[in-house]
Amino acid sequence: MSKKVLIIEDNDDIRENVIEILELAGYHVSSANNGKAGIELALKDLPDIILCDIMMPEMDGYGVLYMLSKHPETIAIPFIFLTAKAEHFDRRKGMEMGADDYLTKPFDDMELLSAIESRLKKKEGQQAFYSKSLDKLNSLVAKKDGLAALQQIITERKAKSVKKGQVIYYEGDKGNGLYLVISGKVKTIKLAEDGRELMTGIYSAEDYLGINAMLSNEEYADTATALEDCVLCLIPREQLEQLLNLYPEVAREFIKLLANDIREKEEQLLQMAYHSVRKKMAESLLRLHRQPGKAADSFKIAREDLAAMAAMATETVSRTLSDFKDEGLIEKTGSTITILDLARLTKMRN
Amino acid sequence: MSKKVLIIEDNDDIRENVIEILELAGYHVSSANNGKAGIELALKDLPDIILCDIMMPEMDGYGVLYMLSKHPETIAIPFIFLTAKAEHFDRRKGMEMGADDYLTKPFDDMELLSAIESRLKKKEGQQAFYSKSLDKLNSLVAKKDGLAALQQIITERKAKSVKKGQVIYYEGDKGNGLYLVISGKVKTIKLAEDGRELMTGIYSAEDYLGINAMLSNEEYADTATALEDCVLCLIPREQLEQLLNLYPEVAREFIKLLANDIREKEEQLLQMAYHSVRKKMAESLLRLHRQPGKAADSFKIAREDLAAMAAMATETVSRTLSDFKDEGLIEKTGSTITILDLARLTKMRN
DNA sequence: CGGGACATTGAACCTAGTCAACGTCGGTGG
DNA sequence: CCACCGACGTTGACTAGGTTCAATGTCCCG
Repeated sequence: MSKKVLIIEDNDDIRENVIEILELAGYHVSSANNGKAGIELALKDLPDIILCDIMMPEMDGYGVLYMLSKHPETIAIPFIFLTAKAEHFDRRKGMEMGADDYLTKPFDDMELLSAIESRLKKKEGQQAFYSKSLDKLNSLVAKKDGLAALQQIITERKAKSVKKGQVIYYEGDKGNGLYLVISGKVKTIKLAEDGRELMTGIYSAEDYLGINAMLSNEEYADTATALEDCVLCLIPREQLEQLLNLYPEVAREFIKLLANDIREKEEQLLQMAYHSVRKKMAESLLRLHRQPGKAADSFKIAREDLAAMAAMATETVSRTLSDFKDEGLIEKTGSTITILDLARLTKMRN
Repeated sequence: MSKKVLIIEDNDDIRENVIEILELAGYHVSSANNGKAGIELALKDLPDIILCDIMMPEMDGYGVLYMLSKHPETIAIPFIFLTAKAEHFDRRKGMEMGADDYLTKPFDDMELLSAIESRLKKKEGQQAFYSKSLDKLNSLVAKKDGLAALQQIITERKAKSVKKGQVIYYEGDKGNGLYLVISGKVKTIKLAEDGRELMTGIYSAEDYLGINAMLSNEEYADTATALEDCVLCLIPREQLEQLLNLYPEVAREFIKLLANDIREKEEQLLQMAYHSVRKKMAESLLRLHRQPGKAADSFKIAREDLAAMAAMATETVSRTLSDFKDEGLIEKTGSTITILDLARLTKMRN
């Protein structure tokens, strides 16, 4: 079956040219000459890949990408920016917003075709990869009807890959679904008025992200950002609601997740309130250590992120870590920290 | 129908004497001569009222009261201590543990009978009172099958009254059910190693207490203490589980409660982390203000409790409140605080 | 109206935040 | 491949806000 490509581009010459090339290459092509029309078309046709100009009337390319990321149906469609802007900053911005590639105009036919092809191939590869990793997960959970149905939905959904530093959702956004982390790590943070961040959670493979916003039908209460390159799977709100109403086990499962979350948050609360900086630092390191990762007692984390976890200044993080190193509790080189003495960290006095 | 009385007393003379008097008065009496036997009998017979000696072999009166309070079936049965100890402290201890009355030996027949009668009457009065207040609640919630079933369980359950300062459950206790606050106020606190307290929640009428411990099948993560005299209703774990499995609406309802709880805890977390003492104080006052109470903007609270809410030293609470008073934000006399300028408190700078 | 619990105020101390300068790592472009 | 740049990490000096300890004042209950 031939793949569907959608091109959104206001310049008629370029658009027609691209259409011609792609049709020759055997793709089924649809097109729009402004952002709004493009979004509508994308939602209607659900193409396999989208090419989009950045500078356009009505709505620019960033806007298109943002809007499409709000819809569960279109969130996982590979997205390539076409632009004359070769600036570093623009490129960066586009990638951070979740674009998958960037073609600088003028581009030749070969560039165009290989970009599209590699994107589509990569997508398929991922799909295969995570559906395998989900089978594993699948076999772990009890084979009740409801949970099986949940697994099925997950397996059928398209995955969305997210690059390091990219924001997955912002505080105040209306949740349109629940994310399941397939690979990588995600942090959720809340911002204080003065801009300081507090990390409210870290999520890695097989964790659900945004449960409470989803389940309380409210806006997100925090901002989720990828700590590493990630693959996520979005479970749309409607399907989730159906599952909850049909299968008590699913509801029970989420209730347990929520309850444990509360427990954890309360623990953190106590810590914030009365623990010394040393103790908070030790507990934050332990939290990271507990995080399921490849090398158990060694991890890479920015001082800033550690500061947000333990609610202190980055300078204080540095100082405390240096002290810990002198005391033989940890080892550190650059932003990589290795835990040496777990026992002593655990019983750190206040 | 004649009421059933259980007497637990090791001294044969006294026990026989009391039995005789009560049977003459038309009660159906059962008896035990030690704590263990008493508990078994109580669970089997489910009497309407229990009289219990304090000093006994096998298990003392406090132990009996404690054990009975662990069982949903017996938690609401009025409990009267019989004792020779007239000490202030003992009396206090008994009442704090949840005894309803205290008879000092030797007591005459009249004393005994009137104590029993007044307890039984008070109990009935309460029952009537809160079942009325529940009707109101009942009409508020949607008339779905599941929620109606929940209401029915609540209405059928006996209430348990709890005196100011009394502990409802301790951190680490295994939850045997969910409490619904019928009247009064309850706080939940967590203890730091050094003994300082952090208040994790305040609950008043119509709030559920201990949801997360209950729903995660874990031990309580905090200690619940009555801030005022309270009436509580215990919904036993088994019934709750059944409801959750049968009715998705009920599960949905609890999910929402939990999710909101998380939201609140995260908010609190941010506050603990980065807010100044003034701001924390202001937010704590606002939290109290939001609490549904009779006089909206005036409440009585110990400095120590405020300190536990905002995670600071009691002295700092005093100082900050004095400042607020000077600035015309609040009024205070003794431990009663009146909010004067809600707007300015709300937008308190950090 | 007395006593004890609770609240307030003062002064000294100390922890952690801020500002600023310097060092180090990694990536990009010449 | 190396040199440079910018981002990130470290260290030092200073400061402010909050805790602690201690003394004194006030309220409320019996």
